[in-house]
Amino acid sequence: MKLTTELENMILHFGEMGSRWGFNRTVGQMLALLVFSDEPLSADDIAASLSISRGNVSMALKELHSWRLIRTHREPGDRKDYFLANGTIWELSQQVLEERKKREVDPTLSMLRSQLMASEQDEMPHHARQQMQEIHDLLELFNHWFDDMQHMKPEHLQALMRLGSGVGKVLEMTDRLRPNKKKKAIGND
Amino acid sequence: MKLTTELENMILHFGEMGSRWGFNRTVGQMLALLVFSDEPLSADDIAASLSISRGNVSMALKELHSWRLIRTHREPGDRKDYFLANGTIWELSQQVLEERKKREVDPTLSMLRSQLMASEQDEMPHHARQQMQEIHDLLELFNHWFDDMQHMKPEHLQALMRLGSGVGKVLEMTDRLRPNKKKKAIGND
DNA sequence: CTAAACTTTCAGAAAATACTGAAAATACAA
DNA sequence: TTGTATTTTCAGTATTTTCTGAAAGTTTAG
Repeated sequence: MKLTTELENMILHFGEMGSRWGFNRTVGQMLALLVFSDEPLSADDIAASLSISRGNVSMALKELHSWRLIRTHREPGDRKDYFLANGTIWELSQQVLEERKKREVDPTLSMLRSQLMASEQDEMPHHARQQMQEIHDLLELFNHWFDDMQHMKPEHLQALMRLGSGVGKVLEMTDRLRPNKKKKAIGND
Repeated sequence: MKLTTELENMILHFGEMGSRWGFNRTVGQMLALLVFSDEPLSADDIAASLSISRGNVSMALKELHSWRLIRTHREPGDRKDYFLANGTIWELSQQVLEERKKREVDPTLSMLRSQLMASEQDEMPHHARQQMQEIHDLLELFNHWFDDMQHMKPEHLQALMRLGSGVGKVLEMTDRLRPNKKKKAIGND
């Protein structure tokens, strides 16, 4: 509850970054606080640690819950709620990305879908329609890929990331070894 | 310059999404306008199309330039500047992601680096330090991976995305076929 | 039930962000 | 040069977002 200067700095930094990550300062600070704390904290603990109002804490907790970044813990014989980070750093990151995709990609994708549907008979300049189609296809590709990645085991995903673009080389080789379907999907320079 | 209702809607949508994508409404709208326009537009065209002030347009143009999302075109014998989207949808998306990484990841990574350095002699609770280290490692992994992806040819990257988690299967197989270095990196369940 | 302990809500205040429009600066043709 | 067309800047205003704190709501022990 009493924070070292170093921790305090990190928490303030997370607060600053909060808005860039899709939430507000308080939510960012509280997420940091709970991630760095080795024990669950009560709402009052949080308000005191960060010098913010109790109401603000309550709203931010709701937000963190809606992002599934925290969970509530109750001690028998104690009326207070205690809060802690809902998983490992990896899991929390996945959760943040998932939620951001929902807010930053999905609405546009569905907008594009309906526009491209609706204007079957073209009342739109050709170039505009084409660009819309391209954005649509890109977002759709991204969405499927993202889904797939979310469902991979963390170790596998990490291994894949470590491989980086090396994966391209491996795939080209594999492609040569396996003369079957989907060859076209690999592309060639 | 005179927009169909359909286009108008998409542009308004991009405006709404703007703040979630890291810029403001005007910048979002102008990006959409220029992406959908099949010819370069002058600042006055833009201000008129979107019913916003000339000053606002000027500031948003500066912002779009700093993101490298637009470029300026000049007609000989015409004093006006004309603006257009700086590349294909794919290139623009890459540019946006690149810039967002700079703003959303890099500052935190460097903050973590210096904190983890500085507090070599531990004045920080063990758990907090460990969490910081995990966040650091994750962001670093992400950064390298992201860099690698940015440098791949678009066709290759697209092919890779289309493959989705199928890539995992292919890699496991490859791993069995190639009994050499880095095997550990693939992981195993 | 009642009262204490705790949480949530929300109207209004404060802070942060975006936008306007007029003035200053710049670019260019003659 | 000078005059005109164009762009940029920025002080002030408007809008949006966040935060506070008091009141209303909820839960639970007795």
